[in-house]
Amino acid sequence: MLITIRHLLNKNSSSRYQTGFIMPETRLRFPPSPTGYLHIGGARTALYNWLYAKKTGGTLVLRIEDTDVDRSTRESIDGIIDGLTWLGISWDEGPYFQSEFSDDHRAAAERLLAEGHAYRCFCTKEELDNKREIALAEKKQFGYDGTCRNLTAEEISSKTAAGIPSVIRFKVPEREGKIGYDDKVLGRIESSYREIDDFVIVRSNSQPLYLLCNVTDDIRDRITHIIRGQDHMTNTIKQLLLYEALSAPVPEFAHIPLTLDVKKAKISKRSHGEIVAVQFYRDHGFIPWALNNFLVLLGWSPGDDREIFSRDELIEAFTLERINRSASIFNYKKGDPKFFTDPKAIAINEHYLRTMAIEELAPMVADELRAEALWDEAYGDDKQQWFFNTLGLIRSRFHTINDFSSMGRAYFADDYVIEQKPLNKNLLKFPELAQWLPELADRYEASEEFSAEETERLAREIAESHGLPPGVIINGMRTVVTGQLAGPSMFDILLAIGRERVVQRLRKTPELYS
RNA sequence: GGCCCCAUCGUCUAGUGGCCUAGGACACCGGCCUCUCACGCCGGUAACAGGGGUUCGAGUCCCCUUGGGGUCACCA
Repeated sequence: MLITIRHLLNKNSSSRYQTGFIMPETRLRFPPSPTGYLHIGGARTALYNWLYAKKTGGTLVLRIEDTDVDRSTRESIDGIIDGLTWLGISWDEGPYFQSEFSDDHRAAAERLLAEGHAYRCFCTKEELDNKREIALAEKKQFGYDGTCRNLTAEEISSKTAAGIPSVIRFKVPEREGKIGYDDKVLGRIESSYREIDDFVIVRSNSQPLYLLCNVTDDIRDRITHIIRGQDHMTNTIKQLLLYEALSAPVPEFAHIPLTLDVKKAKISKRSHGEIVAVQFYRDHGFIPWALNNFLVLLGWSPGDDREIFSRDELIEAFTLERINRSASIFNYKKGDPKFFTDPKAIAINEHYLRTMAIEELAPMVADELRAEALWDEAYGDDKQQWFFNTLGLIRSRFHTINDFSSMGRAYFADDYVIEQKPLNKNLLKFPELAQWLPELADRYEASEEFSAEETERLAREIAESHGLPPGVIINGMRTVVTGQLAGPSMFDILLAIGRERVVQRLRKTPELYS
């Protein structure tokens, strides 16, 4: 396939490029290591890769980098896949498991060894740790000192024969000057050859290491663009050497800024816990696309004032060149009672919650109601219109999908909680309501029609007859009927809850005074 | 510590030498609306890290300082 495309390009490349009939295929990858759940930094990296793949009509490969068997777990793999699926970040190939390609990795190592790009190193970890410590104490540079770099063939075979374990190190070319690449977001990045240590590519137990595996897999998977965090920048320089030694074409690199916490520390699962886990947002009632929309803005902007994007709009607007260079801060303050996560994330979620089509919102709310045993099959059937109307009525005050089952409980069940604050303020303060509200219930039951106009008229009438401001009746009623201090227009609520239940609830008012 | 990257309101950001009296969003504060609370609408507070250059002119280019981050594993 690749050969065919290359053949076509070579054959008639200039004219085809100019007319744009054939664009080179773009292939991207998201290669998480399954050592924990998917966190928002990883999700953002995946998002950027996905967006670029979509934008260029390319392919996104999901590759699980599980070569560190001690730390990789099945739950973690599942968690990552669930997280991506929930976010709607789809991949076109994979998941591949890096551990299944160890033959490729070993072959690459053998080749490097055979071609003189790598050598066996018999230094023990202890020796190296010591040297590093001394260098650190003397404030000198602490790279590998090249002890085994020029061992003779005899020395190597005698050490091997003696059963001394060895690792394989890459032999960084002795060259003057610099090696570098043009980063799509950072520009030209260079490093002197002499700054680069001879890094280990295969462990003494013959397990190839990340730098090699990653490059080998990217070559095999024909990856053309690598979008990853800036923490990989120094790896990139070393990997460039690997591409060269393996005589493979070097992909484009785009190093995206890291996301830091409010103290400017790199966010991590270990130090931040579940707040940085994608799972957390699912559990807290986030709309998947809203989280994507928030995440994409953490380090990228379209260049104009737009901040809310549909999937297609975002794919259209997204470019590597507009990714920021500087780290962004995930603005989460632990223990803030008002904001359980970054306020902007919540604001974007709220935006979607109240502007998206009810038909799209409804399934998410339905899932939540099912989980809380509040779902009635009729909501999807002959009560669907009622269900949609009710969501439309109550959603503007909500922050997450979960609020529909908590703050919105009174619309779907009779066992809602009467909150203390409105109870004191709107009910207990007016003992007369224990009588007037049941009285209003009688009028509602007897009235010819149960419309917003009529219920309001009757409520105002009763208030007037007892010399009360209408607000007292209305808010008392709100407390009894919904249990809450605030909500939609009271008479809309009445219609949503229905005459029968309203009457029932109002009649129980005296119980609240005990 | 070496090497590398970065630096505009509290946060996310626009800004690619004159359109900047630095714009938008979130958050915050005020107002309108109102049966409550939201939504919505209107308005407000709030930033170019510091110092040198270059230039007629610098948030924008260069240098230095400072600050922050990354990385220096037989982890990925």
